[in-house]
Amino acid sequence: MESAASKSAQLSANAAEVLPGGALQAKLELAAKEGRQLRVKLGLDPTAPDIHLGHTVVLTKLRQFQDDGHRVVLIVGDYTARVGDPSGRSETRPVLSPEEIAANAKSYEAQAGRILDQDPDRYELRFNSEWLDMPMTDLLALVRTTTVAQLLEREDFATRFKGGSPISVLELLYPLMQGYDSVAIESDVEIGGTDQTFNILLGRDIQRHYGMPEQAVMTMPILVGIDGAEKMSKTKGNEIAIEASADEMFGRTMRLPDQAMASWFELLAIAPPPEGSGPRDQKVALAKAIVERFHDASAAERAEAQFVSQFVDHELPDEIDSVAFDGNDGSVHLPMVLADAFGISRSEARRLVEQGGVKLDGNVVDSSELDISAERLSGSVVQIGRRRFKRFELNR
RNA sequence: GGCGGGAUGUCCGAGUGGUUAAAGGAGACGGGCUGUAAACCCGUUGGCUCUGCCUACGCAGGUUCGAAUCCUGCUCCCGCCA
Repeated sequence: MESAASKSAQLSANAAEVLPGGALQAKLELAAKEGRQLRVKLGLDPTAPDIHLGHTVVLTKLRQFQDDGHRVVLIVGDYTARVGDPSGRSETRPVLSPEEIAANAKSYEAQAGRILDQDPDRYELRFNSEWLDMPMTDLLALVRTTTVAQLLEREDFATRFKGGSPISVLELLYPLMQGYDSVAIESDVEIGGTDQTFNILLGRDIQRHYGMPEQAVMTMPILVGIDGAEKMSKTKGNEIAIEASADEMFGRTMRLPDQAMASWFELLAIAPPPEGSGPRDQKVALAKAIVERFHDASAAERAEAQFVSQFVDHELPDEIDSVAFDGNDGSVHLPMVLADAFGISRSEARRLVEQGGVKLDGNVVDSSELDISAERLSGSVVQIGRRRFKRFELNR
């Protein structure tokens, strides 16, 4: 059997930090000695309906622990989502309705299951409403563990406090709730993004106050979104959802700035291509590997072919959604049908035409052609910019 | 409870009675270049029945020929004092 030291090193390979130093190794040794699994915790707040590549960084790490025989405890933060994690935020989060949270929690559960080993011996799924919906007495006991000064040490709170931005007490409570999760499930190790460092460390203090051994902390670097700059998130629109189609995954990956490629290879644990290949080929390799992971190899091949045909050879995509339009008087006002079909305003549609950004069957629409005959539009493909297509069919 | 400061378009942020749909920046979008990358250049960025009209500067009223800009009340945020 491998030593705890080498296991620890392997598991820490692409992690940002393991705190305190040597804690993971100590946990592994203890588990080996006691002949038990480690309880490895990850909390996810269901604030959006889909899991994206950013989430998979930590989920993949959990999978590694499972593959070593440990038990992952995935906490769906249905209760904490009602508070909203203030980590890294410059303002208070909007609150989600219980219905949204419930729906998101359900899809998180299903999507996380695509990455984790579902063997009940290695996988435990918990909702934190189970223990966080506590009586006031218990809450007071929890709150007693932490001081305001401790909380204000956190950078985002400190910044907001100095800058005069509001910080609600609810938000101050968030790290305590997350810490209590660790108490409730008796975690040995908690994994999270580097933006979770404070919260996870506070979890140790809280565990100690409850007379429990303190968890080891492992943080993973944050995956940047396809803008190559900011943390991947749905709100910023720079995400790749794991449920996305093969073409979308491929295409969006190709838009990733070159300098972000290396971090994607590393954090997504994808073997980098051979030395000497050009940046474009590397990106293609990356895109194919991602599609392959969430679809399959043949889908990756098809996505690449589709990409080349559409963007290199400027062919129309294989599949174009059709939209019906009404043209009872024989002629249609283009901005109106474009607005309906593409979900933009008529003014915006008009501007796009004026800027030469709209093509009808491959020909740029001139701004003098705002009204065109229904017959001409019917059956035609309208393209806006480089990647928005719709086929128009006349309602008879 | 008292005193003072603040709330502007997707975001940040100018603007203190009249060419202000509102400077500037970011972001986004369209065009050029290209490897649908980055960088760079040009343009657009409230809505609409578009040489014009409507709606907009926290909310509700008021003064004025005319207000984001002045007055009153309200809501929320920040600070100091108690």
